[in-house]
Amino acid sequence: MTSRPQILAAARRLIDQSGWEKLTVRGLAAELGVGPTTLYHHVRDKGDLLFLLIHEYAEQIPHPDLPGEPRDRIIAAATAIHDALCEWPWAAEVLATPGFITRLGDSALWLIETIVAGAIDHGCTPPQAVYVFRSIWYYTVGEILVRVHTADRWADAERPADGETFFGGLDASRLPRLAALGDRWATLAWQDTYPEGLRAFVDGLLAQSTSAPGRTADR
Amino acid sequence: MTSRPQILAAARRLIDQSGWEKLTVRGLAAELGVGPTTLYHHVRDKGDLLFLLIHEYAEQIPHPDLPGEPRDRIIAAATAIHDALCEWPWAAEVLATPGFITRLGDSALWLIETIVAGAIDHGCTPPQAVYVFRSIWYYTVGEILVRVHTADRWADAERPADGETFFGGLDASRLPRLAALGDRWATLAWQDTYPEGLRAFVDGLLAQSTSAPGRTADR
DNA sequence: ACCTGAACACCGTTCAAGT
DNA sequence: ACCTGAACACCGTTCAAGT
Repeated sequence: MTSRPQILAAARRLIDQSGWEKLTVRGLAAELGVGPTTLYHHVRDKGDLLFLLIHEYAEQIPHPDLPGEPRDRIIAAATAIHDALCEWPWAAEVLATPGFITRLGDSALWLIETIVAGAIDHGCTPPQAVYVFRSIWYYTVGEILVRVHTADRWADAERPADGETFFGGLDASRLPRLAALGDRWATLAWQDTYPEGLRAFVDGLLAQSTSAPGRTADR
Repeated sequence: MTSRPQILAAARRLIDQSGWEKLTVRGLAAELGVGPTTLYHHVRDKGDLLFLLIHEYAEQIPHPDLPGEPRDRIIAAATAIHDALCEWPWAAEVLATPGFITRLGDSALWLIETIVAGAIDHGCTPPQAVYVFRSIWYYTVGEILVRVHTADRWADAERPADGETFFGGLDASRLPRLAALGDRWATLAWQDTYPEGLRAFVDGLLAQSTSAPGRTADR
């Protein structure tokens, strides 16, 4: 009676309701009205369940319109990946596993293809293009994961109290710049600077790959 | 009889032996020869224990020699952070919490100070310098976390079998670049490109901050 | 103060037994 | 085939009771 699509749909429902940390095999079974052990006839284990969930989600990521410039195509594809992860940030935690990405479906791989193709069109060798993609991927995944953990802290009561200064009480003689920033740090660290950072990174990577072919051509 | 330093030392021992995933309150108590509940008289909870551990570790990170150029000082400090995290990668998972960094001790904050000061010396405004640090931090933390998860997979038997092609069986008409790369992807994705990526990113960030002051000055 | 065992409220997963 | 309850081997944490 219980089917894999049913299980996946129920899992999505539960995750959207109360976050992926709360998704448990037992809770999922209860949502479906079956015993916990029933699920193991349709899914290998919890890891497999998460993989199937991400696979499914990845296939429905919208394809962005691609600009003409290779550099801008890279940015558009990276932004699409980032946007998708923003909505399902827990997926980043699973996707951080290397090789995991490569097992996604065509629709998700198309975004990677776009970045790699953009780098090559800009003048990179294929190995350099892989390096460009990986670097962007690290930056993207890092930004998302810090974002996820922010949400964690918000749930806790541990976040700094209203008047608490971040760098207010620092030794200004040893750490002058941080002390001068004081609690402005908190405000600045809150801003979404992913798009600007991405542009800076892509420009830096493309300049590096094409300006010094001798140094990086063999990687 | 049980003291906090004893607990921390035992915890480090266990982590170095069998990884931080294996560190459990019960196991730590057993290592110390006391009941599990005893620890709660010396440490608030497990999260507090991890914080104390990282705080302690962060204080002993060696300070790198600083080059003259601001740009090179940023790279030296970021590399020191990266190297420290490489040896204790699980710390990255905890440090990914925003605001967590700011609660570290002076010795660890000095590395952040160095990056922020380097950016300012290069011509950034203080807010831009914070943005530069954060961007580098995302990249660094992302690289480390992917590294951590690699180790996870190695433990599992799920890593691709010997002859398994990464992108070998892809639809070459829809994903030509990836299909052309084939299993070379695996080899390329394995390489340590953090240093090159860092240089590209720093150069991109510094160029952006100083060339278009009007666009980013108010952030 | 410092430590304890027992207990609470959970996990993922296995396995022999049912229909 | 499909599903089940009971059980296994764990977690972090609380709390009343001991010395």
